[in-house]
Amino acid sequence: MKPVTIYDIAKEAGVSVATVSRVLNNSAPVKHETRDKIKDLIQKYQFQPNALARSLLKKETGTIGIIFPDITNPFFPMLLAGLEEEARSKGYHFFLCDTVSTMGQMEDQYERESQYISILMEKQVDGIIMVGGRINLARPSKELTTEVAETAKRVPVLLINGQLPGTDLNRIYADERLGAELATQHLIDLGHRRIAFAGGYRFMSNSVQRIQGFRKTMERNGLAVRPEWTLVTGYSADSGKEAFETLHSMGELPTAVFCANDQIAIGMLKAARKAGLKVPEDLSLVGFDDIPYASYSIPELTTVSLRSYEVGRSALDLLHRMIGKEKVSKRTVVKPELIVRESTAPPRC
Amino acid sequence: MKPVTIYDIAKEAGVSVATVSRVLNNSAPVKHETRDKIKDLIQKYQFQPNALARSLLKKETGTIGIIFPDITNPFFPMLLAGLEEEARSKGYHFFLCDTVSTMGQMEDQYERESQYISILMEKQVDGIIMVGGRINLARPSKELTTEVAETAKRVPVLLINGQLPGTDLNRIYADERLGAELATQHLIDLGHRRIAFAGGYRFMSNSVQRIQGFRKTMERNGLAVRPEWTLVTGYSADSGKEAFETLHSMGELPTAVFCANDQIAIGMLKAARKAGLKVPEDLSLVGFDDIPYASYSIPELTTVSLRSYEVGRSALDLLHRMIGKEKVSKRTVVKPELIVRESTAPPRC
DNA sequence: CTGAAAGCGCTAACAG
DNA sequence: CTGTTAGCGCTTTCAG
Repeated sequence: MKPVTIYDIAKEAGVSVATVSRVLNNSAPVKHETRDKIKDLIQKYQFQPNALARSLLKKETGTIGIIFPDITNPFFPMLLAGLEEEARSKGYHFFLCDTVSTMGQMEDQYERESQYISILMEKQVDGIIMVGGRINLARPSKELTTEVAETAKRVPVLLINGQLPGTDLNRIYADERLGAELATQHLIDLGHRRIAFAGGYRFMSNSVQRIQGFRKTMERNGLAVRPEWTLVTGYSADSGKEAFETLHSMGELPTAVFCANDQIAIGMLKAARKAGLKVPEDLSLVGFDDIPYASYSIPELTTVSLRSYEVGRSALDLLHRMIGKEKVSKRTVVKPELIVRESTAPPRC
Repeated sequence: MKPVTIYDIAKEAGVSVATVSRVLNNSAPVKHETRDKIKDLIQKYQFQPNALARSLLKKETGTIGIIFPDITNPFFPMLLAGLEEEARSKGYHFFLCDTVSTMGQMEDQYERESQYISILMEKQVDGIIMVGGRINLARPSKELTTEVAETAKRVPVLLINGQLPGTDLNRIYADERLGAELATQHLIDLGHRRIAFAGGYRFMSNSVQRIQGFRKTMERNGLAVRPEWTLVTGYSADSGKEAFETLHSMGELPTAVFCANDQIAIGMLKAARKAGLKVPEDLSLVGFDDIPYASYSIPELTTVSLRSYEVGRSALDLLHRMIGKEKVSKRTVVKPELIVRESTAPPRC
């Protein structure tokens, strides 16, 4: 019952382990006859070479680690799918490291990122990809930053859609500010002038960028950004509902809301509906991220795609080249895309 | 720049590698003084032991492989979250093996499952979890079955929500037939008599079970199952739309439809809306799986939860015990739960 | 409490 | 074309 090794094969074939290794890896010519015999034995015993031994020697595992917050957040599956697709074609495999747990405090999350970084190093991954978590903090602590910078000296590290100020880590990201501009301009072009912003967190840099893009576009068009219409309430559907209620309770409603992500837009859509408003006739809504549900909802959500699938593919390609010690540009930026669907229309009045 | 090893630490501490190993693993008493010195050195060099070397020796990696179809399918994130949660508490890490690619043919998928099985074996995982794919086939080929049965002799294998006829592989699964019965009975209890079934595939065993549960419940209530109202069209939102159109084109509509999953229900909801029907007033819809979108939609979907999160947690616990050579029951079944929301109501007439 | 030494399974020179 | 051999970095007896 003991697993068969290269030695067992070698002995039974009457050759040395070197020869078996050679046929395994096709690393040197082997006489046809012996090669066939060895292949038969491999088949017979269903021999699988031990990748640990191999990697120990070769100092490469064909494995990369992905550290990210939460598989349950609909933003990630597309990104992962892109990574997977490209990883497959290049022969890499993944350690998935999900840092958010059911009862997650934020601190736990960063703590867990640290643990995973360390575990991935022990497991000798060829590279590490990080997305979300500390790299989305507007002002990450020194320790959080240093830790990543230090690991990046030992193994290629790539940040997706985030950054660590004061470091020159490789990164690939969607231009969130541009995305916000696109969304806001779309609303303005439709004729909206009273536009609110909803969602996000002030302590997250991507939220900040979305707000900035919104603000900048409003100002460029000579429109006022009302502070009471800038509702930084979080990223969940519930927070979208909340935001709507706040808006609603203030008497005068905007004619359009730019939501910091699709879940918020969905929450807002439901709340607006409940309050007797029609979307888009009474209220235009644009989301952000283009999660799959955006096209399932009624009406379908106008939103901004960060093109996560492509970002995923490019990210893996970049990391692969970093692993191969190629020179790659430190920053790769991906242009987001406005997806106009049914939740936006000209204002009524 | 070469990574520091246990030898480097040992030399600088003036002790043998054995001692360093002992403090690393707390595997034997070490004099306080030397222990401290070693710990300092570890800190100083940020030494990380090489898990490959360790695993090579110990014959365990703390790693388990998950083979599943498609991260992009909203059914899986919850399952994975449950697996993750439990894995974390037990110190396991995951190899994620996604078998569906963008342009996937079914055959490619099974082929890829085979590849992954083999790779996971080489990487010396402590156990393998399979979900979806070949284990959902109503009639899997002999080769597909044998391959899994053979690997199960070498490493613990657990099947989630699936099976391989003719084997006694360990499995954990939700009782899909019961789930279908719950859904159908709910509709009947509401007063519906003209009920259709939509979605699924005849070649997938879980579809078949859902259909059977539906059929059985209809018959038990003395209701007719009309063949032309049993639309086995697939699992996508588009197929739900299609199914509705077929139904609609036939003149007489059912008052309720049991959809084989939530995406179908969503597609049908959209199509019904477009045709001027109100859900649930004109048409009641019940979905299956309780994916996150189910509670985002308007109206919120009545559906059946397979409790994937809990299934995930239990699955990992089971596998853990299998790895520890404990006796576990071959089959664990989880009771699904009917989630009544807004998409079902008594029929109008 | 500590060190020496024997591997875990495989690859890669280096000789032949 | 093939065999010998020296490790990869770590754990674990077995002696002290």
